Amino acid sequence: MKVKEVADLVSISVRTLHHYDEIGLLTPDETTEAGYRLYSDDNLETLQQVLFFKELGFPLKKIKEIINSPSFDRQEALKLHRKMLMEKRTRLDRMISTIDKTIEHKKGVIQMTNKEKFEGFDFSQNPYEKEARERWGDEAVDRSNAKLVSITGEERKALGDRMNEIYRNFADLRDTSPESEEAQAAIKEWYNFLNSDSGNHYSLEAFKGLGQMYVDDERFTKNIDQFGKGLARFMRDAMAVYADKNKE
Amino acid sequence: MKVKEVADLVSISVRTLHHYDEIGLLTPDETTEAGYRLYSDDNLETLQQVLFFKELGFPLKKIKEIINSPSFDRQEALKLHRKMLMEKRTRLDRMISTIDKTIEHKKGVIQMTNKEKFEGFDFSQNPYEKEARERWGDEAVDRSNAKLVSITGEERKALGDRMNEIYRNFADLRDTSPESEEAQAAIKEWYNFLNSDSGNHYSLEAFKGLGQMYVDDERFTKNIDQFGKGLARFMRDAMAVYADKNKE
DNA sequence: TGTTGACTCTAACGTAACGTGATACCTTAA
DNA sequence: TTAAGGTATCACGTTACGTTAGAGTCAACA
Repeated sequence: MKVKEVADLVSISVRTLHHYDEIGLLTPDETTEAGYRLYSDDNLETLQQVLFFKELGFPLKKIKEIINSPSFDRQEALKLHRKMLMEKRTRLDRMISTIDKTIEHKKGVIQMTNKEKFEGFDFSQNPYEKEARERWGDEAVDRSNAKLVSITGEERKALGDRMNEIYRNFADLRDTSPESEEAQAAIKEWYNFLNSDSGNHYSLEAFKGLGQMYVDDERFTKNIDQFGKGLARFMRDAMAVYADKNKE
Repeated sequence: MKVKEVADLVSISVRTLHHYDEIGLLTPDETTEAGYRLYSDDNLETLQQVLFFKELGFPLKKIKEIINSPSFDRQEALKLHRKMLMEKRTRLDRMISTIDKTIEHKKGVIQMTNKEKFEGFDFSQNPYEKEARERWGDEAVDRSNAKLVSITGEERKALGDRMNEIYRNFADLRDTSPESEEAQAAIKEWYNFLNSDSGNHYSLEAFKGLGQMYVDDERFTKNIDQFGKGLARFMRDAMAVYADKNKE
């Protein structure tokens, strides 16, 4: 395949391919008599790898090191790429939800803390990019047997995301009464969530106590009230109602 | 808020904020006696907008034009942003599925055409970016009443995506016989899909004829065989079997 | 067989968006 | 009051190409 064909196929410029050739990142396997670059299927695969790494924000220099490193395992790299793209996706999701909230905010419906306004932008939060930088970064390029991080980081993150979502739902219910059907339904979900996903088990008593803690312990209050003023108080009340009602 | 605070909040460098000030993209509302930049809440909101546009690949110069334009409507911009991020997300999804297939491919399980190898990279495919460029691009910045594109573009795209998915499923079944249960189940889905989503109605006869066309008309053949060599032929056979079996 | 028109090459300067010092002033907690 | 950390302004460096410019290549059509 000639330059333009490749360029069109992957939607990059011819100049970019020239550039990659110039810096020795991707030199075509063959050239015609006239000096035309001819890219092989293998070249295309390398290009695919290059673009993946680029998408993840690696500088070309590092990409060159990476794919030329003897310890470079395409299979492993692909798997890590997958993980990182998934990360990127959840970051995108957060950005989308940030937009949604901004839109609501502008309508004056909810308050948004400054921190919330930038959710999804914090790239340093991505453990996989860090991991990759360690794995393929300056010093480690030639250390061949680095290990993949355990899944716990990812899991913990997903958990946090879900909790935040639930908090947000509560925030929408603030102006109903703690006894209202919606509030109680939400609280029920909250109870089940705490018992299913966190590994702990809360009795109804403990659940009620937890609610009280939301108000007593300012670390909780602060965290929760981020999602809406008075939310901690509201949740405590709703949790108490729920516990008392289901005890009988 | 001082530079570092803002920088930390949104995970960008202080230099970046300086740069934005330099080029007049984001000048802080206040400065102290000593010349320290002080960013207001309003500044933060503008920054959020800037980062959104940046995320979408707009050059800073254009971003400046955009947010300073009298016709700039934040609400509308946010909504369009949302759409574009969703687009980006589906593109990410495609990239992820590309990776999955590459991994399989390396295991020798399935064949991947070159075109498939780069799915998700084709940024020009994104109609919203184009739309945005038209809406906020060079000439149009001051035309205040540009219209949003009709939904049909989006719909058509979604349809195309679904069709491609179905084709891919078929590609996986190529080595079974056209009479096999899986193949027939897939064909049935195909038949229902064509009758439900496309607006046309295919009789069993017409369906069979359509299958024949896949082989006779090279535009079809070419398009379908993209997903696997001989796929058009396979589909024709399977469609014929399906039509004949269900006629009785 | 000549002549387009689309594609290709190398070479070299241009540009966008910061990074990276260097040097000097400001603030605040110990 | 002093040390640590933050901030300011130059100003040059860097990355990843964009953008002409000038010239050769190739397939198709007149």
